[in-house]
Amino acid sequence: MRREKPKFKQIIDAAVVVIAEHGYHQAQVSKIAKQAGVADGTIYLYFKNKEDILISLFQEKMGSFIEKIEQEIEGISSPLEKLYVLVRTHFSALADDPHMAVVTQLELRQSNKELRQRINEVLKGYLRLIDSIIIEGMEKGEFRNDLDVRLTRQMIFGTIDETVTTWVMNEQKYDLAALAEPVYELLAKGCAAGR
Amino acid sequence: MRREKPKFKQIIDAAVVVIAEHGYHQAQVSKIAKQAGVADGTIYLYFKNKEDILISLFQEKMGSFIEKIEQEIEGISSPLEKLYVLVRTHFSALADDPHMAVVTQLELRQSNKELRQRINEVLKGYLRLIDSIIIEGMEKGEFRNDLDVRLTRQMIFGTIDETVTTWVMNEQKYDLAALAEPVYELLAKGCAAGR
Amino acid sequence: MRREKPKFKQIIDAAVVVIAEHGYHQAQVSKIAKQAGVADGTIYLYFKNKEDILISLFQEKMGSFIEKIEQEIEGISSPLEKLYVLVRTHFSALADDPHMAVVTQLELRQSNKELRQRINEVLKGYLRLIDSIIIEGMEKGEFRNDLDVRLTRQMIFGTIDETVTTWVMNEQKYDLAALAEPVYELLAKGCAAGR
Amino acid sequence: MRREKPKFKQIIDAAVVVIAEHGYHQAQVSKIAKQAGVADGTIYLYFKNKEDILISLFQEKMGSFIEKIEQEIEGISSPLEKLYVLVRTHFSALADDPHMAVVTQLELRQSNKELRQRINEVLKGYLRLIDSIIIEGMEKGEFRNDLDVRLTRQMIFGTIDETVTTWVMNEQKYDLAALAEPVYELLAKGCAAGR
DNA sequence: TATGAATGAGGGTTCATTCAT
DNA sequence: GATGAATGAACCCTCATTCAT
Repeated sequence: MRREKPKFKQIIDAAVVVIAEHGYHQAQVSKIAKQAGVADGTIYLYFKNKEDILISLFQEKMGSFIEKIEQEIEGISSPLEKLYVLVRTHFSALADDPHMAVVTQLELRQSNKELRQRINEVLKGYLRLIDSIIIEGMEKGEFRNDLDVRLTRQMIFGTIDETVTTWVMNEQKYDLAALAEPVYELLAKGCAAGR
Repeated sequence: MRREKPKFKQIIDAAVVVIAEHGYHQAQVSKIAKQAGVADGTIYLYFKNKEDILISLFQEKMGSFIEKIEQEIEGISSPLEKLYVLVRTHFSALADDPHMAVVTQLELRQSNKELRQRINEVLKGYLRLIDSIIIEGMEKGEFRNDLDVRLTRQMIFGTIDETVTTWVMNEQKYDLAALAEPVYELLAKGCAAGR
Repeated sequence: MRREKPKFKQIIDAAVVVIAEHGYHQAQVSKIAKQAGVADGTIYLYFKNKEDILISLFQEKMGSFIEKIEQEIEGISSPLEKLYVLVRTHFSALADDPHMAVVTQLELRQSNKELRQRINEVLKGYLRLIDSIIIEGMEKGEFRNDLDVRLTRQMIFGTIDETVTTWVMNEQKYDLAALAEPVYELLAKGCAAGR
Repeated sequence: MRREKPKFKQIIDAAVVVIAEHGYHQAQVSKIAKQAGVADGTIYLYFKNKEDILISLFQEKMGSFIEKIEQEIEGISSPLEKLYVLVRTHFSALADDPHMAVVTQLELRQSNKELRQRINEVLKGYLRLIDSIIIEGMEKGEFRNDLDVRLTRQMIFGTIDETVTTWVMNEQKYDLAALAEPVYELLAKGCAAGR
């Protein structure tokens, strides 16, 4: 399994740093190789081409991102609390990895349509996770039972994403993690069943 | 004022068509010139450089977009109704201009960080409009008075934007305008003062 | 018609010089551009890609080569004399253009199979010319009437080509034109009707 | 002597197969190694570099090719018959080894000038053999005594080579061996002393 | 001997921009 | 104002060769 090879991760981590520091369009393969401490050609022993680096980067990072959130949520029985933990974990994960935040919120969105569609495939896993919370919430009676799952998910994800993007564009000047609570409150108001 | 010259608009409209049909990275200056029916060099009599075309495009189109929404809202006294009209107008404007929808939701986001920051300058006008509705809503008691304006605006804009993007990525297969009502309901739940 | 543009010929002539002096594999586009006195990009206004330069080179040069031979032959009624003039013209044309001789006999043969097949298309015109002489020779009774046209053409072309190649590989040290007569004699013996 | 090591031949045979199937420019060292069932690095225990593989290939194969022809000719007293047997053996050897025919007639000619000059060194043995037949033919009175040895050899070799190349380029669709007789007749007409 | 992961030099092509007409 | 031919900088990827094991 190639993903266990240290160089695979080494190159991906280098790509995150280079993209965050120089921007997507200035992230030449040679720059990534240099940052990773390998020769240009070595990149191509682990990745099909440049695009493959970026797709793998997203899969790898987003994969562990989703895993982390799933682990945090696991064991929680209240869907509303799950929603809160999801927002909190999402925010704190990106607050803890400023490079990655820049890459996902700004730089990777400059990629071409094809790459972004591949990225969306990965994102779907996250969106399904949100969906499952919404559905469970309605079943357990914590969420209003007339919610449109897709629209609700778009509200939740859209709000989280916009909040992070604004934070990144403001150069991460304020404490993103601290926004988890109020953002959750706002979303919960939209979802929760009236008492 | 250059913006009144017919060729200025002619080139911008050509850019929208070319970007929508060929994608951002395939929208070469020569292709835009051809579509506009002018010589390559002529572009540079009206725009400083390629980026300037795109910034102008966004300013021009976003400007009239905001104007249209302001007009629709004007005269409405209820902030909640203003919010509804804003969502409805936003959705129907993009549903009526599929080219523009593709350009703003997908293609223009591939531009580099600098261009996107310029675009955000333009967007700020829209965000201020949303802010004013929120503030007015709290003042008039229609919205909860403990709302964080920035977060609430991020929820509103994030939800709208995510909804439109999902619709565009699904190739505009369903009726976006019909989503105005349920999306408004969702947002209103998050904002509105309890009974 | 692009072939009338001076730069088209200018670039082709530059390609001949560069290939002759540096060899096929060292004939970079930038080197050809420099020799032609144009920018690298200008090449691509006149040629689709590098291969197109080489194909055009061969078409252009081989075309006028065949034309020249056809003109020399025209008006001659004796097929045997036509054969002689063909050999003589072939030899003297290459003897007069040492760069071209190197290019056609050595360098262009290093091109890939696809390019060589395109070149062969052009060569067919020449082979057809030889065929027509053979057929006319048999009809007029100057050539033996039991000749296999294809084999005879292969003998004539193979002998001429091998003679020129040997001369080029010996660095054009001796007088190629002087070989026209004896080579003709040899070929004529193989073709001519005995009496 | 390295040539007796089994891997030496193994690699050369692999090279013939790979070049014949994939073409000269697609015959990477790693592909040859794989076909030979050895590691890339192992190649360099038996050959100085890639070019050395090809030179050795030609030496090895051409060597046994010439040997075979010499054996066939040995014991024949008539130079004309020797010429016939040479043509016949040349044709049938290549007809029996289609891979080798493609490699020698098409693929190896794409190699660079230096390699081709090394190949010509090897070829000289064959050309000397032809020369010896011509000289013997003149001495014994079977050939015209005014032949220029070099030109006659160029005719013989050029005709044979052109015939084989045409056959290969026509995808070996017809029976090459059957052409030995008529090609010999044609050459003999050019060489033989009049009755 | 044998391996195969790692190396790194080298080049065809695109396209935003200029400027002589 | 308008043209469009010319410019030239910039980059991804391949593959022959090496060398630590």
